[in-house]
Amino acid sequence: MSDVRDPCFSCPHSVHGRSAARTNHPFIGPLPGSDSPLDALRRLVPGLMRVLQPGQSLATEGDAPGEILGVLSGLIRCYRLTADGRRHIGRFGGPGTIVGLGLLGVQRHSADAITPTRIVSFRAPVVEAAADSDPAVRAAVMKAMAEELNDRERLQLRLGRLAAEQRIADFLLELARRTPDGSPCEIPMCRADIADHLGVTIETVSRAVHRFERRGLIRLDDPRRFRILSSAAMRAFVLGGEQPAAGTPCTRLPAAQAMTLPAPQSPAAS
Amino acid sequence: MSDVRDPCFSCPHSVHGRSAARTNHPFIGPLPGSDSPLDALRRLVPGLMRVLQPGQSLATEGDAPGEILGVLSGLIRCYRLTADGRRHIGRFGGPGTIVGLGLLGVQRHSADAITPTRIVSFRAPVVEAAADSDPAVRAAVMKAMAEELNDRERLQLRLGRLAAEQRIADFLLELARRTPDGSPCEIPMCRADIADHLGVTIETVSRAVHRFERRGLIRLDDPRRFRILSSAAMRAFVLGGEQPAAGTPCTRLPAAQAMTLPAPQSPAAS
DNA sequence: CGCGCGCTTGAGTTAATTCAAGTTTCGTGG
DNA sequence: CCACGAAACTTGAATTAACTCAAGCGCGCG
Repeated sequence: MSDVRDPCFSCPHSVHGRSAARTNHPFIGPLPGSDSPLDALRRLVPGLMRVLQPGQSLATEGDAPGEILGVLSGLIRCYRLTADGRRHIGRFGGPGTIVGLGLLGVQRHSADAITPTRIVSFRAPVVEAAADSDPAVRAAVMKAMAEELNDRERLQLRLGRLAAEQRIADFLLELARRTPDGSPCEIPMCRADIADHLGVTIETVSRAVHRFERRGLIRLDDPRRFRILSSAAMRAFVLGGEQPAAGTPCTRLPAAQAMTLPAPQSPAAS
Repeated sequence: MSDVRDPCFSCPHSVHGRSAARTNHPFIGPLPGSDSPLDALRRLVPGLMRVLQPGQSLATEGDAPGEILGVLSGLIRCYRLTADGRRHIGRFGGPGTIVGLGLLGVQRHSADAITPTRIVSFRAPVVEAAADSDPAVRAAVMKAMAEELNDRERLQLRLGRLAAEQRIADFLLELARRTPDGSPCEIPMCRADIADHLGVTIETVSRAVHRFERRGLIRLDDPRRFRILSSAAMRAFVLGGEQPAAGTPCTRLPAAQAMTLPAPQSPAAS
């Protein structure tokens, strides 16, 4: 089914023509290795492969959800548009990401490719039928939904409780999830995509990144490549460890209960 | 199992001692009537009933997720705290809401009661086993997860793309989902809860609500009761139909594609 | 009766936006 | 091969939405 060889399972990113060189893979999507729900689905349910070029659409908001899509390689963005033309990118989807689960009647968002992307599509009724008869399919679907639920909750938290700069720091941490401190990590999407994902402007993204560099938190090799110098300091910053500054509203409770963001690391496989 | 009679399935709200009088039920939670996943679960899986007083805790972040909870009546809030004491209320849960589905290892958030609340708790392994053997349980669990996914996505969108005032307007619309224009609708939680849910301050909530009143969008009978005078105008406002003002960043595309928020109405049962 | 809590309102401050250049890179066509 | 133009990104200056701080009000409870 796949005549396109996988030089690298998780990402053939070649943003802008710059080859990914020796840059570490950016986050996006579930951690590979651990048998992902998408892998399971591919084994158990027949699907079709497709290759998309940057900008090509996978799904359109409002459509009847006929298919469930899995990202094999590359990167997509899932977004909504408002009447007045604003865009919100709900999430990015890298290898392993499944789109279209749990739809209630209509497609919740549009999606298109950012980089050249290979996807599998499963017909929704087929997946449903398979899930009904095969416990393994069921498990995969449940796990995928659970992961998305986790992700969504984290994203909601990020938008709801973090100031602009903190959101951006958190996002960089997420990008560099699998990249050790000091190693370069590629930023596979443009500033506008980041801005629309985090609910800020491109200028704010740019300024924040450069401010992080000046503060010694990161190093920016070029606009699309950075290194986290101290993920610990970065995390501390996200959690408000320092700046009592404004911009972050919300009730301040007695403080210092248990928590902290369960760290941008996805719960791996759980 | 239920020796506590249901005077009204959906809400015995009596915020602050003020009885709900003839106020319409505020949103919160799935629309009743349509057979809800929680109803199905109650029929199919044994569970325990409990009654909680305002402030009592249902779950604590970080705990092992041993049980799945369903709200029968009343109102809860699900939240996280940061190291520096800020709180984010991920969602409110009214009758029909299920908490604890799809957990991957740990409880994602704490939850406590806002009003006196009756809940059922199911042991997670029991639900899982039942889901494995009974297609009806399975369907209920899947549907509940799908609904939460939908909700989460809407909430994320609200936080990510809407300006403070619009978030508040959207929230009021959600509250008054089942209340016809011109009829009073109760606000079952305090300003601080609203603020922590929407990522703004209590002052901003208060000011926005009063500004809406001055603009003729709503009427505020008392701090905990309002009427939407024109939900159409309100919705237009949320979607940025008017104010091109600042505060709402994000790329402005050519504008006016298909969409608009699929309206704060939940997709009913789908 | 008075304290406390929840809510409102005003004034000043600030984070983040808008507007406006300016730079660099990359692709295209002469 | 170089020039030009577009796109992506950066940076500065002015503006503003939303925050913080600070009262002040009203109501319910002890």
